[in-house]
Amino acid sequence: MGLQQTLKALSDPIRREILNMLKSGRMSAGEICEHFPVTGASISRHLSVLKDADLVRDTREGQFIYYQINTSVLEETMLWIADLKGDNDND
Amino acid sequence: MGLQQTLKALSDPIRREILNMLKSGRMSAGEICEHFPVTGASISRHLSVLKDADLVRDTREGQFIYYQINTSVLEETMLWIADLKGDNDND
DNA sequence: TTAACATTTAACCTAAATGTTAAATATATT
DNA sequence: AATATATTTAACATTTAGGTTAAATGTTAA
Repeated sequence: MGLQQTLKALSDPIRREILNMLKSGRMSAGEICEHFPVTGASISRHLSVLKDADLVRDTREGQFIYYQINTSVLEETMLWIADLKGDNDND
Repeated sequence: MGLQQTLKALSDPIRREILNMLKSGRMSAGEICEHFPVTGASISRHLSVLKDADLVRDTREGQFIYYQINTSVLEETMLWIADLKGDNDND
């Protein structure tokens, strides 16, 4: 985990869109798939990249696996970028 | 340009380190190279990725080309991440 | 236990990213 | 003009990422 994994995970548009969708609440893998023109296997791998980066957490409930966003790791990224911008706290 | 290019550029550790170095002031391509165990050609391409993303600007001065950081494009990234985190302005 | 459904994993393919060396370009100097 | 220095670009090799299909796994329910 860490900045590298976070930024790598965020660098793909499908993964960003998944995170965006999860803002409104958790979704099952299948529901997530429906929103994209790629196979479920492909989305499943995207989800595992997000999971490895700890940007999402998953919970199995019966036959479904629900994903929810975890924003805590974004703190480190925000700090890194802020520092790059000059760390003036403002601006 | 845009979020995609910015995040892609930031997803490589060498490029992040270059940006980090440029925080303290501008450097020539050669000076930048000295800090990495890869060839100048490789660094040159990293610099062009950063330049395409508008994260750095370059100025030729005689035989040297100086690079300086440009943080303005990071604003969009910060906003995107903040929004993902819940957009509560605080926290 | 078998069938059906949800999801992941494996095997494979192609395209993109990164690194190398060698050639090209731009500037400075003699 | 010729040479030296700084940097980029081209050509190529290797690795990594992302997509596909097919097989495997986990769960539910008949």
